[in-house]
Amino acid sequence: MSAPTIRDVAERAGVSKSLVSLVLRGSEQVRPEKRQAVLAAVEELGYRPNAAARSLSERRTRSVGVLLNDLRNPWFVELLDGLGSRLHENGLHMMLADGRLNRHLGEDLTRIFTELRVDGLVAVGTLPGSDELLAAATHIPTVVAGAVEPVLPHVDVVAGDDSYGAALATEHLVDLGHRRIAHIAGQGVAGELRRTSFEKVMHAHGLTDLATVEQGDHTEEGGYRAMVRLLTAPQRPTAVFAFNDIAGVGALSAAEELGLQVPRDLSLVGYDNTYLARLRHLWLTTVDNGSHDIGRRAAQLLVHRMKDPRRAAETVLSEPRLEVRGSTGPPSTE
Amino acid sequence: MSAPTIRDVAERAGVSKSLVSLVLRGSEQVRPEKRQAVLAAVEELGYRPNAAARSLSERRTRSVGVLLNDLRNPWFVELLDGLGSRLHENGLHMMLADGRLNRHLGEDLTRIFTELRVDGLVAVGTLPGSDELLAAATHIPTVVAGAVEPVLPHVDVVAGDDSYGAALATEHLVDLGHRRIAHIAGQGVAGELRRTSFEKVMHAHGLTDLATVEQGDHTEEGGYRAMVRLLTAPQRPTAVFAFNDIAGVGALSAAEELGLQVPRDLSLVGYDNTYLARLRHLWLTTVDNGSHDIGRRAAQLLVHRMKDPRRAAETVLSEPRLEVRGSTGPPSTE
DNA sequence: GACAGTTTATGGACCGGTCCAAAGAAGGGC
DNA sequence: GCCCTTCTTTGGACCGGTCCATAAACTGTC
Repeated sequence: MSAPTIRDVAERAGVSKSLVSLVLRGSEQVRPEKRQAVLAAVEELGYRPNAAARSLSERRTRSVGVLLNDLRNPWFVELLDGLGSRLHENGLHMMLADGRLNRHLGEDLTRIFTELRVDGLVAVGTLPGSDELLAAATHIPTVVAGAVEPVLPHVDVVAGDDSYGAALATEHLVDLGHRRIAHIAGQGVAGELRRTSFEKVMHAHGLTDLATVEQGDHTEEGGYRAMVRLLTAPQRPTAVFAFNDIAGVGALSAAEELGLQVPRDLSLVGYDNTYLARLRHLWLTTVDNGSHDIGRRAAQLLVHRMKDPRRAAETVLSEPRLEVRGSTGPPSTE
Repeated sequence: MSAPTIRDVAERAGVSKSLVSLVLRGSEQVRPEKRQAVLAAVEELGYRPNAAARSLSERRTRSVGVLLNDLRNPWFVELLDGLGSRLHENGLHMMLADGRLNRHLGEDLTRIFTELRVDGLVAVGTLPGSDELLAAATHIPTVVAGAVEPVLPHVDVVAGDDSYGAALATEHLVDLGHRRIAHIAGQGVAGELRRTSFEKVMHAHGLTDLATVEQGDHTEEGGYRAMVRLLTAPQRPTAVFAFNDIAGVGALSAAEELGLQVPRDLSLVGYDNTYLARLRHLWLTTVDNGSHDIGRRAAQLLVHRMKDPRRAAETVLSEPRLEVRGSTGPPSTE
């Protein structure tokens, strides 16, 4: 009744369980006819290896834990795609844990992965409660993807080059002829990098006095409010660079509600190139930070670190690319 | 060096490993001072149970596999939220496998779960390659959430009541005074249920001749094209009910591109109440099918089925709710 | 203080694999 | 036919828990 084990297969094939194990692990040291017998028995019994037993004995699980804090953010999903494909090439599984989905678990997401004895850990984005993560990272090979924040002795980091990306966006607006340009800033390290870079580029063009920064957050609402503040101020900007696409969409709503046409009266750039920006209705000019690529590289770094846990931590920046769509254009000449 | 085991804890606490096991599983049959000693040893050594060993011996994993085919669809994520919370209440874990993320794995998603010996399976939405699923469902307690399709002897189904939801949407438009109403249809069983219900309601109002159905799909592009066809036809509708929010957004773009104002010149209803519909910029009237609730119920059904695998399959429909926003209004009177 | 009854603690089998030392079979040379 | 080498195959220990039958330690009674 219960699932067949390796011993059942052995008995059926008339060999020892050790031989079955050898065949199943693809050993060359097995006479062909025995191999056939074993494979036939496996087929007939519908044998499936028991992962728990295997990993108990092998002392590894061939799986890596992926911690992220919001599956609702399409950016993460894109990254997961790249991550998963490269991990799979290395015979590894991905186990997802969403900080938000599992918030009812308290902070013990990493605890679960510890008990599961994952072979590696990938932290995607900026995580809350990273103390836990730090503790885990001392035992388990760990890579941080998509955030630059927790830098630890043996933890690699892969992220988009936020400074460069923000520069791309700002330069684009300046090139179009805009002078009075605002930035809707985000939080965290990424937010700061983008803001600083925006200010630096503006400064380099001698536009320091025309640069405004309005604090927003990662939400649509935040972008909306920031934009309302920007547009009701005495000197309104002719172009706005938003921290991310979501904030950008909020900003877009505000602009249209206040009667401005985009891009005629106002140019707008987002960040992340999520599918929001690709919606025909929004068609946002944005910065693509290559999430898929970031995911792949994170996987690669993790694989290396699993082979050699004590190597020096590496930081890789992925080069972003400007994606020009319909929300930017030259400033109106009137 | 390697992680402490239950025996290390036992030695440190001066008791047998069995006693440690008892304490860890919360037995009452342990003298308080011994319990303290064990807990102290656990703390000092930083002991963490080994999930593989435990499940090998217990012959269960306390985890359920969740199969879904597109994490990019925000609707699924909402459902996962409900699913996860209820599963957690029952001491169960969720292991996610995305059919699209893992397409490179071939069809063996369920195989992985079989090897992992998950205690249950939840299929979210309509899955490709459901042969595999069907096979697995004969061994493993299984529940289908969010789709009505694969009905099997011992598989429960939870879904939104698509007929009712579509009726809500259609009635809403009729109530507003619309007569010439179109539907952008989706694929699959859900698509058919919604379309049929739309037609039935139109018929009930004696509007059969004014009802149009245009085939779309689940994408923005499909919605866009369908809308273009609808609006360039000789008699354009004054209201459109789209299969889902994404198609609705595409339809919205088409309408605005053709110079129509929503809702003045055209009313539009979506389906799913995803965060797309909630974006201030789109502010789509839509049908909320209570994904969170569906997720919770799916978890509940699975828990029941795990207790009694042979009980008759149950089908639960969750009642949708109309969410009126800015994309619908009375038809223009001119 | 002996005995029965109840709590509490323990050793060892078991879950289903991997791995290794050693046994067995096959082949080659003389 | 015998010995040596190289391939194959095997039994048994082990991974780290759970669980159960039994042992040990208390309690209370007469």
